[in-house]
Amino acid sequence: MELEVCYSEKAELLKALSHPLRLRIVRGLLLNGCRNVGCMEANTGQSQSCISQHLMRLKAAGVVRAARSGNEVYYEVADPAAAAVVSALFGDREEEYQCTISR
Amino acid sequence: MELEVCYSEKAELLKALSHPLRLRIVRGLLLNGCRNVGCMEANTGQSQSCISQHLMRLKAAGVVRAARSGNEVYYEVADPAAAAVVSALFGDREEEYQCTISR
DNA sequence: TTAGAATATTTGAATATAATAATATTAACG
DNA sequence: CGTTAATATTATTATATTCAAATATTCTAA
Repeated sequence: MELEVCYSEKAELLKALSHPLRLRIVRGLLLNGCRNVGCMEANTGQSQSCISQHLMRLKAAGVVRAARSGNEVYYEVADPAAAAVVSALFGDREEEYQCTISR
Repeated sequence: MELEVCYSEKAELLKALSHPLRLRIVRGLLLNGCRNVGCMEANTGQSQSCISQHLMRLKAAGVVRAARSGNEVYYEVADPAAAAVVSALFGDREEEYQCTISR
């Protein structure tokens, strides 16, 4: 794989994570399983629309994956690299993460 | 420290790193000590102005620090968290990094 | 002191991002 | 069916980012 492509891909991942709310959402998914929009809304005080838009951004980047269950949609972290970055950034141990992703 | 502030600060760091060229520059500093603009220019094929602008962005974010030596300016990574993120992202071992930063 | 090398800054145009508000979808339930 | 809850989408506006080109700065050396 080309060098440039490699840097572009990783930069894309960082870009997806480089917003306070998105970072908080992703860490929330990893740490305490706050998994649907309503929960995130309550936790962060941000609007439904705003959160949903950021979730779409994360989904487009492959950071996150969605599964609908009836009325609600549950999200989970889909990219191990994203978990690794968050872990490095916050000094969390990855073992603490309640992850559905394969490591 | 407040939660929001914390996420904002970390998101700022990720944002500073979330560009292919900046990521490449920072990893270059960590891995092989390509430390002045001329060297980066040669390595990446980007223009002097472009590289310099990105270096200023990295410096403003505290990722990088500069020291002039005569005609040239040498850069080094100043933020251990940035090194940790790059290491997590590329799967590098941090011990391989030729760092001037304290760990 | 002037010229050249290395780097920084400024400006402008194109594009991307972000928040809000309004509207649409989807599913459960009476 | 009609309503409500949960989430997604769209449109708008404001702001930020990016690159390229031109210009400025800083140092060295002749």
